[in-house]
Amino acid sequence: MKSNNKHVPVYMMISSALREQILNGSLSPGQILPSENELCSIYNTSRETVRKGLIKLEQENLIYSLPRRGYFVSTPHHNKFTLSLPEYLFQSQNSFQDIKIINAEEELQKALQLSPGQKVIAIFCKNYINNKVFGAEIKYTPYQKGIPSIESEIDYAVFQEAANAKAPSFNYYTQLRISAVFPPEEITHLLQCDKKEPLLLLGRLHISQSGKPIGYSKQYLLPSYGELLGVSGYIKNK
Amino acid sequence: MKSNNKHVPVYMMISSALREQILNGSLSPGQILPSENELCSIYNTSRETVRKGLIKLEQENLIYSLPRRGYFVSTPHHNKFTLSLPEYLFQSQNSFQDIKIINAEEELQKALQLSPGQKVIAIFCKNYINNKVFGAEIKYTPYQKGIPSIESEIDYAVFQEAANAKAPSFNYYTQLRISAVFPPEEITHLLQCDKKEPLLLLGRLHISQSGKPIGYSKQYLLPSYGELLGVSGYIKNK
DNA sequence: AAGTGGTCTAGACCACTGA
DNA sequence: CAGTGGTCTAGACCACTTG
Repeated sequence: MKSNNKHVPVYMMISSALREQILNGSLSPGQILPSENELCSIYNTSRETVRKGLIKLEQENLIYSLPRRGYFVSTPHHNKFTLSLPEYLFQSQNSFQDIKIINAEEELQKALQLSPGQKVIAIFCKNYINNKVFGAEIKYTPYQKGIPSIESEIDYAVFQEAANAKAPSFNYYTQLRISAVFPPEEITHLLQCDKKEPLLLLGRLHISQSGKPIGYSKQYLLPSYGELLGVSGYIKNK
Repeated sequence: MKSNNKHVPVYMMISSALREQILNGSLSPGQILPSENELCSIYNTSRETVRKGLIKLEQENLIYSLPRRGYFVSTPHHNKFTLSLPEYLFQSQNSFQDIKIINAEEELQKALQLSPGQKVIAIFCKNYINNKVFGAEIKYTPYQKGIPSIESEIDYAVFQEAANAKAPSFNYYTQLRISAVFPPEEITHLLQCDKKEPLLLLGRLHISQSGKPIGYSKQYLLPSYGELLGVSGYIKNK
């Protein structure tokens, strides 16, 4: 079976048809799908073409295969979300406020896997968007005497977003921790906000592919901006 | 080229080799990859096998293809996270506390796309894990006289997790909103917590594949439990 | 005109599962 | 032992981009 006039590939027709049945429930989670050979007959096409359609659904997490047994409808998980941090967190201007070399508290020591007594550079920034403050951030980097210079650290911290845009990299990934907190003293100063105001705290730990922690940051978001959005489950029309 | 003795498929060897180069930076974001035919020569294999390897990397968001131009290394995004809600949010016991039929405030009206004046059923639950309270939840469902009965609504609300496990479904997806708040009066009662304690608020809107809002819930998490974890970027060894 | 990726075919062998 | 999914091949045609 060649693709039809509308230029819809056969394997797309197969995956669409099966997807429709899964979404409307005529194929239920756990249920087995027709075998590859059966689908070959149904759609009058070759096995590789059928497989392409099935692999597509596999990538969408709608089905999974058990080798030599068959393909089965997945069980949806409604506890995994894709969280997109709002753009302003990345397009923001950062104004450098302060820099300190400090002893890391325990949490930080663990996160950055510091040797005992090793100090960290703490850089304090205010986050602006459209000349309005929406949060403050403290970035921590392990301190190693001389390298790199504090000046370059400041540059990096202040212009990190720009640097990211210029030299994006697969060298590291990021772990995120979200919690609700009262701002610590140093943050209320920066933000000129109430000590007793609930802020969203984003803790980000950057880890290189080799497993080495690169840096840690704590970002406090004011309530008016502090809302994060995510989605879970299958969404049509991707 | 047949697969080698260790039963590593050829297409896996191709994707692994390219992946390694992308992760260690010898292939940079934006850079073009060797063409399919060139890879055929390099690995002495057929085009479909090469394509399988490339498609694998495409699925990992490490590369993308521009038809009739070539394959290119992706630009990593460090603002999209995969957020896994902690298991206790799903394995928890819910104790039914109260049920009311109320007029929806504006936010709720919009979210559930209510007709003017339409009421909603509000169900109040306390969330336990190991006999300890970690949060409280209010579930809202549009109220339509008689159907379904309030009793079944209660059952559904209290045993929703169990119901999910028994009858999981691709029929709907969920939008999530995360913010930091002070608990409203009705929650401080339930949780016996301080009015001035920052809580994580998870707002969840369930939407059917047809686009119709099914239900909305607000879950307040106590600080000791209220931490959400996510990751972004490419992570080796998946 | 040569090269590219996208789609498709009709075979093949393998290791394993389940009746 | 028949059927399954996993891998692989050596072709083919297409629509399009690039030099």
